[in-house]
Amino acid sequence: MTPKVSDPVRASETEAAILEAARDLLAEGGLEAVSMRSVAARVGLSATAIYNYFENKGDLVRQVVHQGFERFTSYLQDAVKDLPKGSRERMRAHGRAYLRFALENREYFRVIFAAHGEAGEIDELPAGGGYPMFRQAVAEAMDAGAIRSADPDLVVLYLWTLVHGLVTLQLAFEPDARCPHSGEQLTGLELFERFADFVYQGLRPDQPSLAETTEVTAT
Amino acid sequence: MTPKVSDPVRASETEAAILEAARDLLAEGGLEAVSMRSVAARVGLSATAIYNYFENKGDLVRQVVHQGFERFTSYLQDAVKDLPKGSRERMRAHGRAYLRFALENREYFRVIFAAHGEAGEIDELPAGGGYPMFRQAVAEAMDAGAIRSADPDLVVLYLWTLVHGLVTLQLAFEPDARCPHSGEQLTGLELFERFADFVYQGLRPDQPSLAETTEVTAT
DNA sequence: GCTGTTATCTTAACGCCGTACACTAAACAC
DNA sequence: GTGTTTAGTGTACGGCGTTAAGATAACAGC
Repeated sequence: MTPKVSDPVRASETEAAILEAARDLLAEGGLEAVSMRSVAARVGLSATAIYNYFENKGDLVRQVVHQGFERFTSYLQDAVKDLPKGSRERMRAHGRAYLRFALENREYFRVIFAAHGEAGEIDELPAGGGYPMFRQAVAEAMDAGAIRSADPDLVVLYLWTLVHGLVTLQLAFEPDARCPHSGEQLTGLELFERFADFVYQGLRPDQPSLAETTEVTAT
Repeated sequence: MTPKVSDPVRASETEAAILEAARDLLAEGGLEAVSMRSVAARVGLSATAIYNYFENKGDLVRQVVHQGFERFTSYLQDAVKDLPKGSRERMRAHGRAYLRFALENREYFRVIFAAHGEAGEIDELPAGGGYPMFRQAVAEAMDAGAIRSADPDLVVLYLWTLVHGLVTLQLAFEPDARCPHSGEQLTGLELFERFADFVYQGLRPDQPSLAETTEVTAT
């Protein structure tokens, strides 16, 4: 019934099926919905069969997250590829894409940043995950005079931190939460646009009004 | 051996002992170290006895977090009480205290923002947790002309998001992590000070250099 | 003093979980 | 045909949250 020879195609097909099942369960019900038994049942195997392909549950989840990371990176690439280098719009598109992806793949992000203790998964973030891409966009914007000249790493970290905070708060409050706000209730993406103005203008008083200097090319 | 009369003192003492055990276990080993059995063992009871005081594990953890929240709020109050109202220093102290408390009580924050699904715990954040306190500090700073006039809620949300992002990243990377940065490796608190400059000045080019206009009163 | 009630606690058990172990069956190499 | 390897199974262990049933001690009312 089952082929028992070293058939790398078959083998990696099974492995891919396990990964897919785990990914779906994660997206549907969060990490607590992912158990060796639930994953196995979805693939049509017994729980222990998974150990032929993955060391343990941690390994399985790590590889699921790793796959998500690669999707994330290409998502970011797509989001900025048509925007002019050195422009603030390109930087903004980076942040927007980061936020959008996080909101559309909530469980990935939750798992990634729940990695308390081992890190491991997190190590990919600065290396991959669009960090160098974004760093380059910031450096180009500085060279083009679109933003103030400063330590690009510091600026990247500043912007990344802000977007990441927005993501975290959006994920903490529930699914399409709107943060409390004086008049209106704003979605995460709307908040992003408002924050972008503060980022550019700063909070220093005696400046031209926000409306006048707001980037016209922004969506 | 055990008093079996309705003795509210004894009863609440036991409840407090359970809460304390759970809190210690949480701080020591994170959420995974907190099990009904481990908490019970530390108090000297059987696991099921806890159900006389708490509905279930979720309820127990929620109350632990709630207690931590109250400590958090008074921590913030202490941090700003001596600083002049309407000053940027007071705002800064708020953010600094938020960050410091989070770094010193890592597991509380992790648990609070791992509340995926129910929220519940999170609901306290905007209400308590220093949010109104901080909002007032921002509004006063606006009135005093220390920062630009704008929707105070939006500014509060902007600053809160930034600090919260910093907290989250610091908690994700391990214990006293330093974020990757061009030259030096900066701690969370050092990054906070650098970010504060960007917040005030913005990223708009053709501004006086950061050094000249940086707030002199900042620590 | 006896009886019931109530509060507090225990032990046993259920169904999950991750995982280790022993085992089986099929495909291959020789 | 005989081994070896590969991919799978079933069983079992200890730990988890939680439920259910029972024990015991202090009280109230008679």
